[in-house]
Amino acid sequence: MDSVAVENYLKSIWELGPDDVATQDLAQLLNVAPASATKMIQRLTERGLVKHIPYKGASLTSEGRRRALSVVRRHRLLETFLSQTLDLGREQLHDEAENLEHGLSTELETAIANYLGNPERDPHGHPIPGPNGELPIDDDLLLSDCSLNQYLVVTQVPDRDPELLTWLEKNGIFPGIKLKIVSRDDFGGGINVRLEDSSIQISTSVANEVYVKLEND
Amino acid sequence: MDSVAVENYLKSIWELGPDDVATQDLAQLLNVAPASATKMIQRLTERGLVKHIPYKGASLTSEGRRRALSVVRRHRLLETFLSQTLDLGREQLHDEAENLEHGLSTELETAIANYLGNPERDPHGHPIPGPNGELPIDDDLLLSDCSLNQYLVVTQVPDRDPELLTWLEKNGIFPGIKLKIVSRDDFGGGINVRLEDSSIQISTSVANEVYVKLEND
DNA sequence: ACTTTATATTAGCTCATACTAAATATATTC
DNA sequence: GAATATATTTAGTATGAGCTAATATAAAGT
Repeated sequence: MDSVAVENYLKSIWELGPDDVATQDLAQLLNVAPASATKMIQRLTERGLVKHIPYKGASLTSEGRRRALSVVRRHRLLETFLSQTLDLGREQLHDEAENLEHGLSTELETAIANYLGNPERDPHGHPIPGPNGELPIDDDLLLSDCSLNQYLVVTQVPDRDPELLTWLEKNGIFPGIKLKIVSRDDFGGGINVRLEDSSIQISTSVANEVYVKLEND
Repeated sequence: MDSVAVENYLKSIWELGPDDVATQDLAQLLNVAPASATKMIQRLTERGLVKHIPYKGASLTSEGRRRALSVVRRHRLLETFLSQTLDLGREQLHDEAENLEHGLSTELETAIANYLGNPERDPHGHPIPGPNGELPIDDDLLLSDCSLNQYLVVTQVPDRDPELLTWLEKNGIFPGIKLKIVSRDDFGGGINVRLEDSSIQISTSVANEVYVKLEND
């Protein structure tokens, strides 16, 4: 079985992928020194889980990807399970799932998935990979890419940053909410969005982490 | 924060305690070589969590005990939570809780305890320590110590061995069940027990792991 | 094309946790 | 009370994962 460290590296490489993941980005995401990340990338390459072109970047092999998605599945199932049973705030879920995901056995994973009715998305709207690492097709659109005045529904919000998530929540942005972009501030200034009962401005960096779909799908 | 290994050693010393825990017993419970246990006992002594008299045995300091009971609390809350939400068989609970207990944050521990209504016992009947390591008084009696023909109620069954637990379950022995001892086979042969609708024989070693109370308490 | 800057890697060290084999204590038995 | 058996500890080694400092490579700027 993969160690906690290995699971975290695989998951992070997947999150930063699909290819040429920079050592520095990986190190930063995991809060380790770049040298440590290089070391681990080499160990994982040795084990056939990662392909590494020195000075260029790292990416997952298909086995590495399978294992990374297994971690992601456990993470997202746990978020969904905790959200449904304990009803924690959406912003607390990520960290708790992060801690528990490594200790979830296959049997318990299955029991939870069944209990939840094999959901396709977690409470942030992120797709939950299947038991063998099949990722449901995800054709959601980046909010920041959408045209003006289209009728949109939020499908995914980011999960890592509790502050940001709390802010989004407070401003009425979470999966299921309807909105449209009414205007764009030029030069990266963000977008102005109309919700049901309010209007807000969303910075480009945030709009780059929110996904939507067209309302009539 | 204590490592997974440290948490497991503390919990195991507590389980084998309260005093003069033998290196060998500890090593066996944790599936490590005796030398490894000695080494860890020394590290824990260094850290003030264990008191060690070489060649005699190890025991927990009060701080060590506090931390051990914190692990036990998390373990038993998890068993209760999983049992209640997913309704797993009583015999699956232990191993799953074992894996998850180390990743449970204080906040989630509290959320689970509240959700469950701060239960005093887990599904095996074991008392759940309080958030600061207070152990509820446990005046249950060992089944093997009880006199003949008393009306008894099972309060605790062992949790480690799924086989044994399945056997007990199948023979109708689990917390809440009423029974009485009708006779004793001499020379360690076990006891003969009358349940509501059946009679069974229980070996001394098993009867040493089952706790009961008098029916009219 | 050369120099500077940024990013990656290597080298060398540390710590936690495990192991085996050898040495030493303690306990048991004759 | 000596001899044997059992339990414990010490010594020495390995591995995973981290760190800092030094070096190598790639990218960017003049």
